[in-house]
Amino acid sequence: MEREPSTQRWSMDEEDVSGDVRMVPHGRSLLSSSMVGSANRGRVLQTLFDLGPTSRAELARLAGVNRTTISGIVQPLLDQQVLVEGEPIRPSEAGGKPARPLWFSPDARPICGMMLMPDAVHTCLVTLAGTLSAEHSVRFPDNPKIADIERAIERCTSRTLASARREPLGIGVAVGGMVDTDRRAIIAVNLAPVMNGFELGDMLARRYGLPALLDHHPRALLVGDRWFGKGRGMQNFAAVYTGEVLGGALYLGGHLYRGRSGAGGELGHTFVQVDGEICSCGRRGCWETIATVGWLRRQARAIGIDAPDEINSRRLVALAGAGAPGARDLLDLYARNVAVGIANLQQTVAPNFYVLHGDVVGGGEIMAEAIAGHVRALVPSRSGGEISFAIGETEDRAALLGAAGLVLSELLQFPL
Amino acid sequence: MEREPSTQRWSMDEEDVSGDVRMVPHGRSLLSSSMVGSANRGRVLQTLFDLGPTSRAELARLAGVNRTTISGIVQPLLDQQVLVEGEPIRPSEAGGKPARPLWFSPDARPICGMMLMPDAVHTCLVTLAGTLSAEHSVRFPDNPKIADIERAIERCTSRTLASARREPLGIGVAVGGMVDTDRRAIIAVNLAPVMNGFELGDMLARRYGLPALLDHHPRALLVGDRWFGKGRGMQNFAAVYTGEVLGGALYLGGHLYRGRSGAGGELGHTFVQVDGEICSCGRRGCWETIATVGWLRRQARAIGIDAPDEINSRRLVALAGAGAPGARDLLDLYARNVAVGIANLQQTVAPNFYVLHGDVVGGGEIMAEAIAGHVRALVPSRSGGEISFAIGETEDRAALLGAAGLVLSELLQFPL
DNA sequence: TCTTGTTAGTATGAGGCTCGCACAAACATT
DNA sequence: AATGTTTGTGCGAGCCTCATACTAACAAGA
Repeated sequence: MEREPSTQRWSMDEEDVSGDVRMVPHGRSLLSSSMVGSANRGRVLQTLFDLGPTSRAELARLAGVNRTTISGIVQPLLDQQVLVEGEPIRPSEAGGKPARPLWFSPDARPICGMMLMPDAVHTCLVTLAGTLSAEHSVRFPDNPKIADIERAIERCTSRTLASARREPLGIGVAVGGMVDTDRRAIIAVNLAPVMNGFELGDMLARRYGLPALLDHHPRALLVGDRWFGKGRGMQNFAAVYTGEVLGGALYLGGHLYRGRSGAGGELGHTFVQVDGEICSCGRRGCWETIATVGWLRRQARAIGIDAPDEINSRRLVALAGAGAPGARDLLDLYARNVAVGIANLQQTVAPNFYVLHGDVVGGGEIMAEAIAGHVRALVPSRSGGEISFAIGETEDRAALLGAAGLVLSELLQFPL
Repeated sequence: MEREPSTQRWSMDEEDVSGDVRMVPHGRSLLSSSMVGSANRGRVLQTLFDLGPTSRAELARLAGVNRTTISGIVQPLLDQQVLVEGEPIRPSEAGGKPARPLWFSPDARPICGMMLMPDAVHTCLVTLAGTLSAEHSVRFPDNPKIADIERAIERCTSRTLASARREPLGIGVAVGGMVDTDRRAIIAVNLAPVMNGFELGDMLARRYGLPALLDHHPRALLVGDRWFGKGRGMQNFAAVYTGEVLGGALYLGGHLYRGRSGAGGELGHTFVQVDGEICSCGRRGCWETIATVGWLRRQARAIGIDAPDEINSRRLVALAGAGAPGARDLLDLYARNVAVGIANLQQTVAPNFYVLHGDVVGGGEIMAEAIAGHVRALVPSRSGGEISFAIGETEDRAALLGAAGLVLSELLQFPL
C-alpha cells in the first residue's frame, strides 16, 4: 500500500523556454520507452478531458489496458496535484468497492490565455477544468508604436499572472492576424501593421520564463472547442469563423491540423465563384466576398432594410422573425453562402462536424439550422454519414479558452 | 557475434484475414512496448523506402537513435529475407569499416496489385523495390452479372498469384468507383452498377487467404506516388486526377488522409462557380464541370477545333505547339480551370506539393507548367512557401503501383 | 451477523524495447 | 607496422506495460 513518490513531471521542458518547446520526435525519429510514458500520460489526460471525472478502472476499460497501468500513470499526477480523487461514488447493485473518480485539481497549475487584437490585449487564467479567472484587458493608444504595444501586453499579462497561485503551465496567444507558429512570431496584422514581425512568443518566454505559444484566431477557437467546448472528445471537426473576415481551422484524425509553418485553413480565400466579386485580397470570387457581414450589409442596403450598416446575424434573425420584408430571404441567402464553403470543406476533408463562431453565433439555433440545412442539401448523400453543427462560445470567451487550449494541445498531444 | 534467430514477423496478422486487418490501437487506447517495436520497424522500413539503400549506421544517425537499436530492428527482417545486405561500399577518406547498405530483397514477399474498372480487371505482382511483374487482365462480358465479374476477377488474380514465388503480403485493389474502406466493399461504380455493394475484400480474403484492401482510384494513385513515385519521402502532398471525372486524395502529416469510412477527397464536387453549369451529380458549379475532358471537348467544339471529340491534353498541347487557332487560349483556360480547384485545396490544407494524374499527364511538362503558373497566381503569397508539381506515372502503371501501395501503407503506417 | 459475490485499487515479477558502453572487424593514412 | 576512423555486435541497465495475486470496500441473502 505504500508508494514511493514519483519524479515524473507533467509540463513542458522548462530548461528550453526560449527554444523549441517540443523536445519530441518528428520526421524520421523512432520511439522509445520513455516516449511511451509521455504519450500515454497525454492520452489518459485527454480521455479525462473528453469524458469528465472518471475512475481508474473505467479509464483502464476504455483504453483496453490493465488497471495497474492506469494507476502507474495517474499516481504521479495525483502527487503533483494535477489530478485529485473525488468522493467515492456508490457502486451498482452488483456491489463492489466504490470507485474514486479522478478529475483536474483546482490547485493544478493554470494556463495563461491571451487574445491579441489590433486594438487591445486581453489575458486571463484558465484552470484545467475550463474556468476563467483574473481577466484583464488593456487597450492600445491610438497609432501605437511597437513599444507601446509591448508595454500594454506586459502590463496586462503581469496583472493576470499575479493572481496565479501556482506557476502557469504556459501562455497561449490567439492572434487576430497571420502567425508563424514555428517561430512564434506575428507575420501580419492587417489593421495594425506595426505588429508585423513582432516576435511575441520569444518576448513572453523571456519575460516570464514560461513556454509561450501563438496561433491565429480561428485555430485557437478550434482548440478551445476541442478541450473546453462543443468539440470535446471529437476526433474530426472543423471550426468556422465568420464576421468581418472568414476563417477556419481543422482537427483531423485526433490532431490539430497545421500546414507548413501554420498555413492551411485560409478558407476565406477559396474560390466559390470564379470571376465573381472582387475580394479584399485582390482576387475574384473568394468565399469571403459572399459570406461575411460586409456582404450582408451591402445586400441589406440593396433591398432597403433599416439601418443596413448595423445588420448582423442577430438582427437579421430578429427581423425575419418579425416578418420584415426581404429579411427571411436574405437570411436564407446568407446561410446558403456560408454553407457553400462548408460544403466544399466537407467534400474535401469530411470532418462531418462543424462548430460555428463569430457573427453567426448571434443568430442562434435559427441561423445554425439554416446553414445546416443548406450544407446537407449541397453535399451529395452518403459522403461519410451525418453532418452536424454546433454553436460556439461567445466571442471573447471562446478566444481566451482557445488560447489556453493551444498550450493544452501541446501538452496532451505528444506528437508521435 | 552469434545471434539467435528472431521470431518477429513482418506481415499483417494472418489469423485475422476476414476480420479487421489492423489489430491496432485506435481511439483512446494506449501504447505498449510491443507497439513501439511494430511502429519503429515500420518507420525504419519507411525511411528505407524514402532514401533507397542505406546502412544501419546511416539509418541510426537519421533517426537519432543508437546503432544497436537499428541492428535489433533490422536483423529479423534480414532473417525473413525482407531485406538484404548489399555489397560493401567504400568508406570515405577518413577510413573506417565499409558500410553494408540494406535494401529490399528481390526474394521478399511481393504484393498483389489489382485495378478494377467498370469494364475489366487488371492484376500484377509488385516487389517492395517497386518492379511490376506477372501482369494479367481480363475483360468483362457485355452486361455482366456479378457472377461473371467474380469469375473474371478470380481468373485474373489466380494467374498472377501463380507466378508468385512466395506468398504475397496482401492484395490491394484500386477501384474505379466509391468504396467503403472499412467494410472493404464497393459502394457504387457508376458505369457498372451491378458491382454496387460487392464485398470484394472479403471475397478475396476468403478465396486466397490473404489480407485484401480496397480503396478508390485517386487514393490508390496517391499511395503509389508516396511509396514508388514522385511523392516518395513526402510528408504532405496531394494527388489530383483529371479525366472524364475529377478526383483527388491527400497525404497529410505523414499519413494517408481518409475521412469517415473513406469520405474526403471528393474534390470533383466542390463548388467553384455558385450557380454555374449543371453537373452530372445534379448540382451546379462543381469543379468537375470545368476541369474534365468533357468540358474540354465542349469548348473545342465551340471554337471549331478539328475532331473535338478526340481532344485531350496531349492533342491540345500538340495543337497549341503547332499554332492551331484558339488552341493556345484553350490550353490556358483549361489549365486555369484545373488550377482553381488546386488553389482551393492549397488554401484549405496547404499540402504544397501536387502530383498530377490522368489526362493532364499526356500534356507533359507544358501542361503541368501551365497549371502550376495559374495555381501560383491564384494563391496569395506567403501561404506556406513554395508550391511544386510533378507528373505521375502513366495511367495503368500508376494505378497498379498504387494498389500495391495500399497494402504497404497498411504495413508501414502503424497507426499510433 | 456471517457468508458469498463483485468491483476498485495495489504490489510484484516477467517480458519488450531502447540506450550507453565496450569491443571486434575492416578500412585509410602515415 | 602503428594510428585513427567507422561499422556492426554483445551485454547490462532503465523504462514501460502486462498478468497474477492480493487487500479493501461495498451489496445481497441466509
